[in-house]
Amino acid sequence: MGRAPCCDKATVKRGPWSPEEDAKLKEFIEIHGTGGNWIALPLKGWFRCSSFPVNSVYAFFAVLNLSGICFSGLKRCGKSCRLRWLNYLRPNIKHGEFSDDEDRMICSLYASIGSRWSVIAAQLPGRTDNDIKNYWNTKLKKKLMGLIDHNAQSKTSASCSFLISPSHYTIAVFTLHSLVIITFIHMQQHQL
DNA sequence: AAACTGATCAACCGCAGCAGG
DNA sequence: CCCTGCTGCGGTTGATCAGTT
Repeated sequence: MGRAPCCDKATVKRGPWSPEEDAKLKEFIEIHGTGGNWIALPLKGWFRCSSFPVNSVYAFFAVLNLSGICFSGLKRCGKSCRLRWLNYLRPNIKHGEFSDDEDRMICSLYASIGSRWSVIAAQLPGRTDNDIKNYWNTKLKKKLMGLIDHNAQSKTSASCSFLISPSHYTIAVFTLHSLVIITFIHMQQHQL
């Protein structure tokens, strides 16, 4: 008998988050934190109490409505809330293009520890593991394969700047699908 | 203009590890 | 110890968009 699912798929909302849901989740976490329990988070509710004189005063309750769907309106699985917060709503999240330095860092870390995206993300402030994973799978891997092909053919370093610092050796070991590609690129400034 | 294809990325799934009872 | 439940993680999926035919 397998473990029971963390939430009832028939009652929780799935798919893309709406701006309203984002706002609710963000507001809630900023005020109350996650409480260390993401599974329970959507089950908690909060009321803006019109009886309070100050607009920003909220009263917090843990409630369940009769159907078991959260009162707060965030009819989302706790895991979904956690993912949304960590990958999108959390403060200081960086979106957009990765810099050459970040490329280099990702390649270097991937070479030494493999696909431990959370560890890699910890070294890149503002980047999430999901972001890095997506970036690796969709862009960087191809960029690197192109680099390997290009380097094998022309032995020039012009396109290698994102990966290799001048005057340094870089050993990159990449596991791509079932194929292990070991690339040893030896460069010294002014030599290539 | 429509159909097709590939790229991108947010979100989901299922598992491992861990902590608490 | 064993069991249960939660968190965090990596792999995968699928919706959407852009480019091409």
